[in-house]
Order: sequence, then structure tokens, then C-alpha cells
Amino acid sequence: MTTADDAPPARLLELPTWLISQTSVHAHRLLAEAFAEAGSRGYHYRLLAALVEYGPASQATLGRRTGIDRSDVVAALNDLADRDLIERSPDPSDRRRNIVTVTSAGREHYRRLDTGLTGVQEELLAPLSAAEREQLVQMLARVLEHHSGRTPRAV
Amino acid sequence: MTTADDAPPARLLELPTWLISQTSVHAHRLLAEAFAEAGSRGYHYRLLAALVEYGPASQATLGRRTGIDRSDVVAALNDLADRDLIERSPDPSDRRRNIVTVTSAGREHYRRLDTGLTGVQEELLAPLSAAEREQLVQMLARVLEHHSGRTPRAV
DNA sequence: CAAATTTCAGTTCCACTGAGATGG
DNA sequence: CCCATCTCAGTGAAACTGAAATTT
Repeated sequence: MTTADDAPPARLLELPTWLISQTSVHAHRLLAEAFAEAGSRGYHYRLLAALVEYGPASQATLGRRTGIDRSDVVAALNDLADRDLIERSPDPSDRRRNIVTVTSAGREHYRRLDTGLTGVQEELLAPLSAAEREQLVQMLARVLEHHSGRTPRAV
Repeated sequence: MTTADDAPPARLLELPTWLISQTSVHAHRLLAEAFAEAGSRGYHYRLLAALVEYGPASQATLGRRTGIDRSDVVAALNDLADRDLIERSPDPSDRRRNIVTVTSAGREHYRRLDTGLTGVQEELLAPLSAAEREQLVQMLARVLEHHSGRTPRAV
């Protein structure tokens, strides 16, 4: 081998999209490990977070808030319901809707997941100072804001 | 609805992992569109970039350089070979190996993909100034460097 | 023998599409 | 009639696992 066997092409290293997506891969791995310990996945955490923060909501609303597709919301809520972490009940004022409520076991589960999450942030951004982390967050938030005059897939 | 129907939980908005992964989702969409116009996917671009930059290499080396799993390297190279963008030939000095070479059609295809990619960077980071983009790139590079005392899945 | 390479078959997570049934 | 909601079935990219065959 004339060159390091594991050095990525220089072209990739200068591309923001590559850096972001590779960082996201690392984040996903750390997240998956943390969630797996509690027997959950990203979708479960996102849905619980939306429920804990905003209270009961319809499935369509949950999908819009979490950026999860309507189809995937159904499947993830099925998982959560099987474990009694959420409950579905019909909306009396609009019979198309299910009103989804987080149970107290669900709240507890959410707190466990959230604690793990906090640790993952620290682990991922270890080499950055507090000021830098703040800058990073601000910049990414602006980028997302810019691309979400309309939300991701809620076009 | 008591609250905006599409506002993500505040907890998510302050998590770096969420911001990174959502930004990555946007990047992926833009990338997929740009690549699809040339009938390719991310794996194809990465492999071509490694070949153009470093010259012929074995499949295992390509996998390490691009961060693509050995299994997926096989499949993606099959695609590229079907379109005559790369060629495989046995390594005379180590008969376990295939030496992969990019064809001139492959180089041309790479240049087309790369041009599209440049446009995507601009589109994704539109709201950031040049100085900010530089900062972002530097910070993410440091994060990746930190987590790659060993490369992603090449543990 | 152990280790590396290529390949195949299969899994998981995440994002998404299409269509049907019900109801507003 | 049109639109929203929930559900089911399925697709596809990306990362990954396990195991077999060959060679070093």
C-alpha cells in the first residue's frame, strides 16, 4: 500500500455533508447503544418526549412534531402500547383520531432514556469546549430553521 | 391543539445529537436527489472518490478508506462494474485480492457526481457565512478525529 | 494453525410511498 | 366531493452480522 490503508479521500474530508453525515453515524451508534440498554429506539424516545412535553395528542400531530412518518408512528406506538408506556383512546370530538397519552410507566421510561441521552451528548462532543458546543448548536439550528420554512417530510 | 402542531419538543432542539441527525437527514435528501440524477448513490460516489484519489486498490482497502462495510463494497462495486465504471482484476501478488481500477468512463462519472455535490454544500449551508462554514467544518473534523483513533466500524 | 479477503445471505433502523377504510 | 386520520403493506438506502471458501 502506498498510502495509509484507512485514510478517507481528502475530497470527502472537506465536504460539510460528509462531516455531518459521518458525525451523525457516530451519534447514531452511541444513541443506539444507550437506547438498546432500555430496549428502545430513537422513534420511541422522540414520541415519548413529545408526549411528556406537550401532553396527549393525536397520532398525526405526534408525527408532525417528531418528524416521524405517519406510518412509522403507528408501528412505534404499537411497540410502546404493548409495553404499557402509552395508551390510545378515541377522540370524542373527532372520531377519526386516537388520543395518545403517556402512562406513568412511560414517563419513567422516558426519564431513563433521557438520562442516557445526556451522557451521549457529552461523549460525542468531548473534544469541544462549552463555547464551541454552543456555537455548533446555534449554527445547526439556523441551518435547520432555514430548511424548515417547511418541516422535513411534512411537505 | 393548545400548541403549534408541528413544533418539535424543546428537549430535542437543545440536543446536539438531534440537530446533527436532522441536518444529516436534510443533507441526505439533497444528496440523494443530486446522485439520483446521475443514477447513483452515496456508496458509488465514495468508492469512485477513493479510486480517483488513491488509484487502484483492493476491495478491503476501499472499504476501510470509505467507511463502507465489506459486504456493501461488493454490492456497490458490482453496480459500478455492470456500468463499466470500474474493473476488477486478480492481484498476482496475493491471490485473495481483487485489484479495483476506475475506468475513464468512471472518472467522467465521478466528475459529474462531484459537480452536483458542490452545489449541495452551498444549498445545505446557505444561511451560514463563509467563516461560519469554516468553523463548522473544523469543529466536526475535530469530533470525528477524536472518535477515530479508530475508524467507524473498523474496530 | 491463525489471519485476511471476497462473497452471499440475512438483519435492523430510519425515511418514505401507496392504498384502503372511516369520518369531518 | 374533498380532505384528514389511522392503518397496513411494501420499498429502499445505509450500516451491520455471520458464515463459507480461498489463500497467506
